[in-house]
Amino acid sequence: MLKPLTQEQIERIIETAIRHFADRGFAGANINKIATESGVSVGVLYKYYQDKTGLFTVCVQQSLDYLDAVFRETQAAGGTLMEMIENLIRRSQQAAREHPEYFRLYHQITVSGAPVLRMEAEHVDGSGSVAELIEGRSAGLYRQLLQEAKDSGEVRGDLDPAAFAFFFDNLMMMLHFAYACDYYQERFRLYCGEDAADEKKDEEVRGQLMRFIEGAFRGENR
Amino acid sequence: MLKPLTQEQIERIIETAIRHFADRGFAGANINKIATESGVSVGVLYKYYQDKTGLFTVCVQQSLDYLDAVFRETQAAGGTLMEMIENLIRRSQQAAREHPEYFRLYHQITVSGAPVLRMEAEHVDGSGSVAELIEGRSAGLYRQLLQEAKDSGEVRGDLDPAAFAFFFDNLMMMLHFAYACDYYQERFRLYCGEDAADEKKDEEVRGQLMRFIEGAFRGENR
Amino acid sequence: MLKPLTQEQIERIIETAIRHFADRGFAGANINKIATESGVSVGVLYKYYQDKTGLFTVCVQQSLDYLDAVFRETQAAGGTLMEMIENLIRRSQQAAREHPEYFRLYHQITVSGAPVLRMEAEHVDGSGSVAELIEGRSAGLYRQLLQEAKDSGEVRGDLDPAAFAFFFDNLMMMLHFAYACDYYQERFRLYCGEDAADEKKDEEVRGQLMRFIEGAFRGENR
Amino acid sequence: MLKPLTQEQIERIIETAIRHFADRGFAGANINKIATESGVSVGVLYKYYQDKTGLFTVCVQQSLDYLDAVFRETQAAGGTLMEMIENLIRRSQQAAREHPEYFRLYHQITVSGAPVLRMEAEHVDGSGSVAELIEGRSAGLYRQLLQEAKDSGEVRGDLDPAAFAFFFDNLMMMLHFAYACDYYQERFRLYCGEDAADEKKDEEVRGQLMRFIEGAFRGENR
DNA sequence: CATGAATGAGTTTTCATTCAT
DNA sequence: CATGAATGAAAACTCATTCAT
Repeated sequence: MLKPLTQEQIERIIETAIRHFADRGFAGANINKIATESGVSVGVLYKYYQDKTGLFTVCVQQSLDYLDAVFRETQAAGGTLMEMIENLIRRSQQAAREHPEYFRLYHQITVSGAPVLRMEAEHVDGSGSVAELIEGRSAGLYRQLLQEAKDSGEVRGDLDPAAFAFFFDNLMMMLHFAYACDYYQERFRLYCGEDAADEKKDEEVRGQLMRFIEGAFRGENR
Repeated sequence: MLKPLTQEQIERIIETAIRHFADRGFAGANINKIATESGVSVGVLYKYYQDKTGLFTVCVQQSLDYLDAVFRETQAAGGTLMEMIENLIRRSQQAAREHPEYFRLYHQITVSGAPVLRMEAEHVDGSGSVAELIEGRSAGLYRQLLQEAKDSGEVRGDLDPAAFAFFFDNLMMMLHFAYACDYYQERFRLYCGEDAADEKKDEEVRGQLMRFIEGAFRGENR
Repeated sequence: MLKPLTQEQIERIIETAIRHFADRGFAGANINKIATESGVSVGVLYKYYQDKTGLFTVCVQQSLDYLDAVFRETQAAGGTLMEMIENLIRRSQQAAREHPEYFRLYHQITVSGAPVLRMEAEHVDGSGSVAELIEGRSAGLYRQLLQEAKDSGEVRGDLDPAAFAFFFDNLMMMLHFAYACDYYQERFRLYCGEDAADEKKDEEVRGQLMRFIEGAFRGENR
Repeated sequence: MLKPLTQEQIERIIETAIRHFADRGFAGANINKIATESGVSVGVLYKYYQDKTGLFTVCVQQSLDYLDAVFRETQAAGGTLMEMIENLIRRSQQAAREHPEYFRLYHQITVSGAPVLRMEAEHVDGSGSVAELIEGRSAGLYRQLLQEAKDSGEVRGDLDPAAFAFFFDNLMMMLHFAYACDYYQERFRLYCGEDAADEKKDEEVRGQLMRFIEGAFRGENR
């Protein structure tokens, strides 16, 4: 009789693997340790995942799904551009605190030397670059929202929606890392004080970031 | 006796090592390959550098020195806050195009799993965290410049110099990566078009980023 | 799964390792050769033993266990002091001929430069020095037997049990080496003739040594 | 012009090398460190000594010369057998304390795995074994002295001069090691007390050993 | 089929010896 | 010739992957 892995076991494997990959990088992680710590044999790992890269890919996918869900929820909540942004920042702060490992793993794939991910595009509509798969949705949405806001006069008329979407996403990304990744957190504290990353300061940080973005988007000559 | 390594050879070793570490990360780089590709024996590497981490540290130091030099030159050029920023962006674009490997290596040390660097602090005046050693100077300077600009009314009165300095530096960092690191460059192109990272677009990108930052700093209610 | 190493294979590994360590010393032995000669892969050695020192320690322990067993059997056989000594000499001759590698390995640990053994003391009642772990039992016993013999008048009244126990054990140790270690055996032959170490001379050697020890213990003025 | 090594330099090399070989064994010693610590280049080491084994051989020779000198001086001092023995023990204690490295190095060559020494026999009169070269003189002398003592009735009539010479030399050897080699010294202390190897106890130890040997040699039925 | 022990290529590091200067 | 930097074979150890049970 087949005794496939239970959902729980799979979750445990992925959870463990994400932690290891996030903390040590692809090259630094150890398949055997992941198996042992997951409570399964290496054998099943190789039954379920082609190889180390395959497992890594699944981990990345799960992490990105989480990040994407946060993003979609925020998007679904709707509101004005600025409301959505504030919402996004708030959810990001929560999410990065709750599941730093997902953000750390995301950070790992931005590093040269990470294996070429074997991700299947949901919509094979582009160059197929990894970045496109991962960032495609938010890139499109941000650009669109900014275009609409520009058309409606909510934001300055001289902004380039593409560039501003990019700069905005950069700020979001760095915020994620500031809450989830060691080096960026140290840096965050260096700039903003030892307690910068503490939960009690979230609102203040959010407020400043909103002010920064709002200024950037509205400009001086609305 | 055998001729000691010429300055050129040493440079070649470091150059090769920087490239390998930048491209594959610390764990993924291979000392033997670095030696072979540098045209020296492994033994030499271990004569000149304590071990893999020692070589890595030297590479990082050289990269950071370069980044620091760019920063200092810009600082030395002086000008108003906005002039300095524009200058900084321009130099960053040039530098990242000229020596992407330095920026890539810098990116590698922000990753979990990188070895603990054996760096000597020039001014041992702080916690001694790696981030402090690397980012300390710019953090201090940005904050100070913003404070002065705030006092003189050049920027909005309701900004927190520390937070805004942090956001600003985040934008700078991401700009560096956008020009130097594969993943970030793909993402840059995704947001801003296939030719986004081309030299001929530098001015345009710089212009948009200046607009973004200027808006953020000046705000609506100067 | 693959069949774990059989008891036989493990014994073969240890046997091979003991031979290599005994013949070449710790630094001179080669883990890869031990693996090959044992008919297993290096990986196995590192699965079963932490590292080279760990394997060495196990080998030493097995050797000492054997030596200890010989000692205990003799002790268990009982008899007068002189009977026990004769017994001990006889068993030593047999044992050193049967398993010279154990005695050679014992000799290796007396050499400077041998690794610090990771031995667990059965009775952690002393300084914990390696010598104490290894020699503690016999030191105690010899001293006690001599004390009793002194009290009963079986040996001279002016002997120091501790010192005489030490001298006696020195003679035993050198006898072991004379039968097991190349250099000592050559020396033995040099002193006592080419056939000194041959089995047919065992009785004669034993007789002379008994006479030597008996004279030493009894002295002239019982 | 030739600039041969000065006598001083040679002495320094050998002294350093003896220390290294004595402490780490042949395999564990490092030629480059010996050169550096001696203040000469590796080049001259290889000019003066064929290879590592060659240097080791010279070190051994010098150590043995010292040991031999101690022995000869004692022999030259003359006296009765027992006087000579007491003298020998006393000198051994002094010598082992003054130059433990010579005794330690001597111990190293008794270990399997030491390289085959390239020693030149002064008198090529025997099998040419290393032991013979090293121990030949004392073996001969002890046997002869015992024979004479036996003939003169100074020692028991039923002793075999060869065997008794061997046992006696074993005691001497172990005494040397007890003062010079770590393991043997620990063992010495274990048997005879923490201060056993201290200078202030030398006389007492010597006394007991004399009593032991005298008893052994004289026996009960002179 | 799941297991997990074994495998062995690959990696870091050392060090005896060489040889260009 | 002396130098001592360079060499590179060799050794310890790791770990992704396989496969007998």
